[in-house]
Amino acid sequence: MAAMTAATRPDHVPSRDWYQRDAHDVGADLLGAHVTTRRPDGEVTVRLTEVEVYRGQADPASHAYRGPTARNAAMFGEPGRLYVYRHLGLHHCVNVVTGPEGVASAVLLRAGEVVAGIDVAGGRRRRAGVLRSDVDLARGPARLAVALGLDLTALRADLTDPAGDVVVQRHPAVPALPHVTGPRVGVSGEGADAGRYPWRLWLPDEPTVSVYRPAAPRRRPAARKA
DNA sequence: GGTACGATTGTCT
DNA sequence: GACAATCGTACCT
Repeated sequence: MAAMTAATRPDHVPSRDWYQRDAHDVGADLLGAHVTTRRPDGEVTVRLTEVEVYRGQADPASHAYRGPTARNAAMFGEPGRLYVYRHLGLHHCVNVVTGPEGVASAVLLRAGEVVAGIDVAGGRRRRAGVLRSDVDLARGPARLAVALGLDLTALRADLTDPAGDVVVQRHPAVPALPHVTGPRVGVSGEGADAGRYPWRLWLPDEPTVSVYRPAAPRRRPAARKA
């Protein structure tokens, strides 16, 4: 087992070209990879166990489906950087930008296992709410963001800089791990079609993989007074 | 200028 | 299993 202090190995940090591939390939290769964040309150490393692929303007479920906007601009930018957004005014979700610049594909980091900095991640999670167990530390995209200490300040963070605040590490010789695919979580409308968009990827038999939940039922419009 | 809604989570029943 | 929390963004008038 490596020392808990995540000493970055530059030769294990994928290059920008590595991210400039199809989002599905990058997503599959990210499973089992380590993400290390260096924040003022500490350093945390997570081993990714679950991701989702979003294909920009070709994907009805993607934020970029309707073209570039102020919010999703990072997705159209350089691959190998982070696209972070706030969801429901409550949570943050973290994506890795993939594909060539100008193509808004991305991989949503959904869940992982905290392998270093458990105390730091646990402290963040306790501050943010309830923490039931270590398995819950980074199970779910918003929880993962909290555990890693990522918010909008990490937007466009460069993952290819071994000395950066957010670094992805992956052994260059290891092929993609065996994984399972299925429908994406919480995606409604056309993009929820599991047959056409089985773009959730996870490692089998991992307790940190989030529970599948269909898209939240649409809130019934309040009855209007006649 | 107004409004509907969301790549989620935690709590309550 | 159902629902509230909570606010920025996108879309409509």
